[in-house]
Amino acid sequence: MPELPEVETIKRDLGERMIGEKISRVQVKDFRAVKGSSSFSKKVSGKVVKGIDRRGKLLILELGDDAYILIHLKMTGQLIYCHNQEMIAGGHTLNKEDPVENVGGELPNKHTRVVFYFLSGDKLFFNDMRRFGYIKLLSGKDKEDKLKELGPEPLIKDFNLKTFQENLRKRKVAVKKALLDQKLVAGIGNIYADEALFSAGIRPDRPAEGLSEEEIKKLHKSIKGILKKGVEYRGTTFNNYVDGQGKQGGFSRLLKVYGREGEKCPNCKGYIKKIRLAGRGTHYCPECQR
DNA sequence: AAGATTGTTGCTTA
DNA sequence: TTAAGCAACAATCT
Repeated sequence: MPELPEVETIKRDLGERMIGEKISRVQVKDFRAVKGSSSFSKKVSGKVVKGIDRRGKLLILELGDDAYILIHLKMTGQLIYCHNQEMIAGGHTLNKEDPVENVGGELPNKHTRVVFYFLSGDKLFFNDMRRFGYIKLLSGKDKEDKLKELGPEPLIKDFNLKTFQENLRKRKVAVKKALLDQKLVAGIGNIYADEALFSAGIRPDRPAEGLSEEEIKKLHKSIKGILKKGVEYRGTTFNNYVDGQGKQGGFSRLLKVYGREGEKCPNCKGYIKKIRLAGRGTHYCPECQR
């Protein structure tokens, strides 16, 4: 599930390789993957990728002429860039047991929804098993309007402690649910929400409004720390995520609670418990999260 | 073989 | 009026 660190990793991978490339054509294999797109290929063909950006979990390709492509990977989306003569790798569903190197498979595969062809012969594959993700072409203004719906970016100054505190104070919902709300902070999903709360020592089901000033401060710091580490390790591969080269993320083995139901807590004598909260699988240690 | 998996939206309910 | 709650969506795995 691509969250901020995964999307950031993809952004960096693609940025290095794709900026300056001219799109020659786009093959839309599944029309549902491209929102409002009868003439998507026509509109973007001939344009050069001028820049690539990320906001929350959204990826933004800048094409010039006031044209921007927004990409949301949702649950199972993948973006894999292949150089002209490069061996095609990546793109299949991973098992936990798979060694990191064991990522292979031909592209396109049966989950490939869109293929961008570049003048250089390079290709960009958009794969999405569950078909939740989307690609959308927008004007600069429409793009800005869309981005305005998102809360602050947690890894830059944007993420103000005071505002964070004020927003949490206003909410009666469980703190985990608040963290998943993209208007509060952009980019946190189920995995990093659980990890940040563990790091802060706060139970996920605590009402947000009931957190002390000190706890909020700690949570604020934990969010930044966990996300930063996630980026550092190139994201978490749990099910489907792969980076821009089709490789798994390295943060998976550093997860302390997510997916570790029944295992011993890394901090204390407790055991990791799993509950259902805000409709999501939620992992925490009942001993050291209070 | 039903239930779990999750990000976001849009509808309903309070 | 605003917020909170929840179904819906999609395909695959256990």
